[in-house]
Amino acid sequence: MGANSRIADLRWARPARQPRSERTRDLLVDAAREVVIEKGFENAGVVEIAERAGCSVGTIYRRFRHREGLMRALFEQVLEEWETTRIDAVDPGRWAGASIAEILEGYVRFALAGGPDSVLMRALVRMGFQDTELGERLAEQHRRTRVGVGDLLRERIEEVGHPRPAEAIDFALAMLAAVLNESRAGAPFDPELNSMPKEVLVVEALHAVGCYLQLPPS
Amino acid sequence: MGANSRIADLRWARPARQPRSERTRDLLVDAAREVVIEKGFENAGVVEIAERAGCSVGTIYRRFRHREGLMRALFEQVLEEWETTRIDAVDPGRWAGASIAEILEGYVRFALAGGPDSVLMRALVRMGFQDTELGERLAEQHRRTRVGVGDLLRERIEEVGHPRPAEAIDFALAMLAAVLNESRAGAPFDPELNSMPKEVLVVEALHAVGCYLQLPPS
DNA sequence: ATTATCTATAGATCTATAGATAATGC
DNA sequence: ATTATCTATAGATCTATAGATAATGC
Repeated sequence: MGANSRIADLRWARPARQPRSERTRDLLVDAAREVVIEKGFENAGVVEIAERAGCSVGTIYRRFRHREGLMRALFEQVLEEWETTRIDAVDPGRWAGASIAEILEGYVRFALAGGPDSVLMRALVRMGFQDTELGERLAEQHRRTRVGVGDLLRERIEEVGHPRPAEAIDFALAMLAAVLNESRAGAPFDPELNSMPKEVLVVEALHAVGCYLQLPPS
Repeated sequence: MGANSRIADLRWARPARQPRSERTRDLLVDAAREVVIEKGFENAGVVEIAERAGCSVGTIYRRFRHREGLMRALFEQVLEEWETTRIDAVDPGRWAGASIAEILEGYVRFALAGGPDSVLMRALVRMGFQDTELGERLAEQHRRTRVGVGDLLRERIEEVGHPRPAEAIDFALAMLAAVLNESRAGAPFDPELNSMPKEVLVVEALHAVGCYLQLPPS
């Protein structure tokens, strides 16, 4: 852990000097998570969060500079979970001997089933829309995920029949990510990908990417 | 225009009895549009909108039941522009003699260059996230656009080599829409599609969809 | 006479803080 | 003695309305 990440939240949170305040902090972030999932980012007020955490409003402001600091702590917590899972998922050992098609299938199935809770993900997107800095953080995590999977694919670049295989891998993964995002996004976006059976979505998306990359038929 | 669309905004707006109040209404919606583009949906307050329109806050509440009514009017205005363009774009006469590949290229190029202003589109998405009913309206318009283009393609279904051509057309268009949306979305989403050169995006997206549908090589 | 607009402000809502009280650790 | 927490409320902000004034049209 570098110096930058050690001081990253100084502007947002106040360091705890007693063990019980760390517990309070965790209770607050967990409560914030619940309320954000239930009512959305902008309707998650400090009063309700404090109630849910079993403490008072004043306590929030002892641990965090302002409401935004608490929200940011929640945001970071979710991104950390995502990052941990991501690192785990792209571990080369896990995919030893696997083909590009198998890796892509694993990626798609995990994104649709095992990824972060979709209501929470939606809330994060809303936070990202509201707060530019949070939006950049979220975009960066998307990018990291795509690059991580891309690295696995690039190690198997000889399977790709597309004339410019390196660029094709980037585009294919960006396209796949767009489809997966849209399929979980719902309401303000096109409902088609969301409403079709998951199994059909998996098969067709993989088929489309396989055609584009010109993978060998399995 | 059916009865439903005639009474659709009764809950939101008050009918004008004098010509000048129609003008006021238009000034207000235009001002709302400007402020929403500049500061986003949730930061567009009635005071600033009234100032921008050159009238008073009270006047807003004479023309609209509440702030949401004004926002809804703005929303409807943009969707009407979109719908007009859409109907125009999928006019079968316009595409007489065109192949699926040509139609898809026209669709992609228009979506990337000639579609609604991207800042405004972003604002609409935020409104849709906030207000479920607006979100449904936006999703419906996405759906309508996809189905409209799909109808053109279905008239040329014999060009599609995919074993289930009707389903394939739906999925291909949903995938294309996801890519196009994501490429204009920016910040909270993956930046890849947004940052790549537009021309590359067009070529690769069309190539991917062409492979998937198994269109005849041009 | 009716409709439209303006001015001024009430009312609601939410964040953040001040000041008092309780718990912790040297 | 210091840190943590609670209670109560100030302060800021925004929507919506009441009441007065101006413009329109029969």
